[in-house]
Amino acid sequence: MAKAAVPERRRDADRTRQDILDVATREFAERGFAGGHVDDIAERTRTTKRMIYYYFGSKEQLFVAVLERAYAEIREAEQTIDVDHLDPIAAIRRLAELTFDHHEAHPYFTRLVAIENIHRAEHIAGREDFAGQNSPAIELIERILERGYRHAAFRREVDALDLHMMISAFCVFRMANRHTFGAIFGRDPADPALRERYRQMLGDMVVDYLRG
Amino acid sequence: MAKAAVPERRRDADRTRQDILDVATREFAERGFAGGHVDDIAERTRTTKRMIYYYFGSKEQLFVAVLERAYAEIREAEQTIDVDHLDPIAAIRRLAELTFDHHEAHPYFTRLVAIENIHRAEHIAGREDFAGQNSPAIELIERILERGYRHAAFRREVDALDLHMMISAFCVFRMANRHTFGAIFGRDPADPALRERYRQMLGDMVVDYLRG
Amino acid sequence: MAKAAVPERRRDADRTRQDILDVATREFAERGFAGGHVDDIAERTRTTKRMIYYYFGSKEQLFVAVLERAYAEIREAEQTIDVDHLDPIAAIRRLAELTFDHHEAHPYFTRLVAIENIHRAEHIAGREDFAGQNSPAIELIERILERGYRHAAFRREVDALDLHMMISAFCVFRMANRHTFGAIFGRDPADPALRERYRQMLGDMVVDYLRG
Amino acid sequence: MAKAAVPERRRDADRTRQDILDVATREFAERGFAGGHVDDIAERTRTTKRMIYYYFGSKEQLFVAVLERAYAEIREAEQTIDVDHLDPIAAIRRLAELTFDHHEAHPYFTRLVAIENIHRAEHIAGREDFAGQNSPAIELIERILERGYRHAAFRREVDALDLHMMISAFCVFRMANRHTFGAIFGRDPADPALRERYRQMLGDMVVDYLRG
DNA sequence: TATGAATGAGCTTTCATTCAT
DNA sequence: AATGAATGAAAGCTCATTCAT
Repeated sequence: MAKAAVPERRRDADRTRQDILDVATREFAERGFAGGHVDDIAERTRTTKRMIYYYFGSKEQLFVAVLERAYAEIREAEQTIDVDHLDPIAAIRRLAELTFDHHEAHPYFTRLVAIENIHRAEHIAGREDFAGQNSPAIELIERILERGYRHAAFRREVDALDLHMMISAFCVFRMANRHTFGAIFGRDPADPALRERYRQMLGDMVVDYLRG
Repeated sequence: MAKAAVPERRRDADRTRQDILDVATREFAERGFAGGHVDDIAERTRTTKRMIYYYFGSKEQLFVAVLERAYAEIREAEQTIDVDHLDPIAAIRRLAELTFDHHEAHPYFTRLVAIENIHRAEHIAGREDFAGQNSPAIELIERILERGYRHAAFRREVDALDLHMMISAFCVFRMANRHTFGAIFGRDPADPALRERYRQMLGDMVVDYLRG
Repeated sequence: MAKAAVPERRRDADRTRQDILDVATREFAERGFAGGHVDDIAERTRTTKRMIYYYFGSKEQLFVAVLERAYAEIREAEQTIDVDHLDPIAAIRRLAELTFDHHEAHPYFTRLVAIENIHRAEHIAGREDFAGQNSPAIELIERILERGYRHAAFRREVDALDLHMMISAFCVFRMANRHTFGAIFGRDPADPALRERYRQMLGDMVVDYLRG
Repeated sequence: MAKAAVPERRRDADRTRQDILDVATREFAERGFAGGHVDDIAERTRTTKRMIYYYFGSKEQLFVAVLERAYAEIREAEQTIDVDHLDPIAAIRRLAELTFDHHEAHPYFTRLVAIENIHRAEHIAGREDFAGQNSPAIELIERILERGYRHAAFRREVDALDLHMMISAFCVFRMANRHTFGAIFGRDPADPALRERYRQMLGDMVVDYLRG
């Protein structure tokens, strides 16, 4: 029927896999690993629970697949960042803002990471597909720092990974801890109305720190 | 037999309650709310599962009690902070360091907060015993900022709660996200060997930002 | 303090007993023996659960006490019936109507009897305080029947107990089976609007039957 | 292996379902809804407790299924009644006797109805599969009454549903209240030795009433 | 006489998973 | 390659009751 190189069957299988992953991502991100139920995932899927086991083997492996895809999407996004044409100060601010924007745009990702940390990263530990020591983001920071020092724009000596951590901490906290912070202090840090304020704050914080 | 004002029984009851809370704190912090099992908690307690229900009513109420106590401990610790005798720059750095130390000293607390955020803070939302808009920490920051502006030590205008968030973000991330960060970048931010480095980094970040 | 012959204490005890019985009657009548909970009864009482055991020994003995009091009230009511001054036809109709009215006035009683029948009367079987072979009602019917035959008002020969059963069946069914009957046929036989109609129907049924 | 249109598996499933329903009918009829235990039902079944939940979802839904089947059996039996060839008096007497016989033959049904009434018919209320306003029995009575009035065999004007109630009341009471009646008056109305006497009595009661 | 604290046993239900084709 | 039916194990919770003074 179809003249596709990839057989119809296989395409259906892939679509089913993606469908399951979509639903599972949502479920795990909403309820955690233990709190998410295979039954619930199956229910919201076009297939049955049996297929989840057929495709993924176990709840745990499904969770790993969910994490894998989520991290892959991030890595892909990082690839497209280009700030090499900006001066160091503008570049680092821009990078911070992109990180900020990214966490805002992918709340499920932040939640999944929080959940995986509760599990002490047991699902991603040791897996090559998650390692990111040479990630584009880190390399980018390294290049920006290098240029910054060369041009005397930055005085503070800092490790690229540490700077990445500083930026991430701010972006992650804003999304991940919004609920308890909001409940306790009456201010939701992820409130869209405060978005610009915190985006600015992050950039200032990073630039001030680098200037030293 | 005993001439205590508080009856022996009641004292035992209190001890049992505390015992349960200790074990439950550990269990929930380790495994999350859904992942923690009442049976497991009971097993490590001197009492039985039945007693947990007798004292706390339900798994959920036990979890709330765990959160309540954890937050109460924090609040108590905050009460004792005294940095009013330091100059503004030293004071804010000291406060940041105390926050840093505190998160390091209470890893369960950070984990519980992460877990509660996965649950969108549903267990603490609306409860008076958790609200902390007028927390000592925030008031302290307000006082430090005020002095800093008066003495022209700080140029950057910032809201006390926002500054608290900035400090918390750094301290929380380091503990809460250590596992995924470590798995991906090969560096555990909570590694004791890096403690001083990050403690310093936090202080610098805050001071630089406030100087503007 | 009190100059009562019955000591204050005892009076309080009696009041507590009655209080418990009131609540238990309601609970058991509403939910059945297994469906009724000692905890629920205790909660609606001015005393505690412990007192229920103190006074009644067990849930089962409490249920027996509830039945005992309910039957005692009925027997007392029967004592006051006086239809000997009426002619046989009027007398038997009056008796039927009184039975009808009585069931209407004591819905809990009818429910408790239904519940006790589910339990095959195990709680009242063999207990003297429930036996009613020489009950006023039966003796009354016997006297009415006797007069009826003597005056040739009744032709149909019938046993007093059988007639009592016929009357009871109608009165009990109307109350006890109102819910399923209503759900299935769309007419609640205990609907107050139909009260007169069924009261009349019962009398007619009995009188017609006795006339033969 | 088998060439059956209905797969072997499915046939087994149906048998298991029926098996569970049989046992559950017995259990609930004997002990009521709250008094009946899922564990006990499972024990007397060829399957496990887990299967009960697989097939029926919950204890309550199992109870509803039990009621459903019990009522379906009754309705089926009613379909087969044919008294249109008898003269009105004989017909109504025959119908009363069939109702009488039916209650005698299905003691569990009567008990289940009593139990459902304790629960205020909450399990059947509003469910279409239980509604019987146009039941064969009622229509049959309507036809008999019509013929009776036409042939001047009946003088008493009566609604078909009311007459059905009168008949049911007698038949139901005899079975449902046999235990308390027996315990109190020393005569079990469902004693087989009294069967003919009460069967006759019912017919007489109905006929006399209709004659007026 | 009176009672607050405690509890063993068992309840209904749910979970991830595998069987059998 | 794909799947409907089945399930063991354990989960959270509740019950009537007794302990200990």
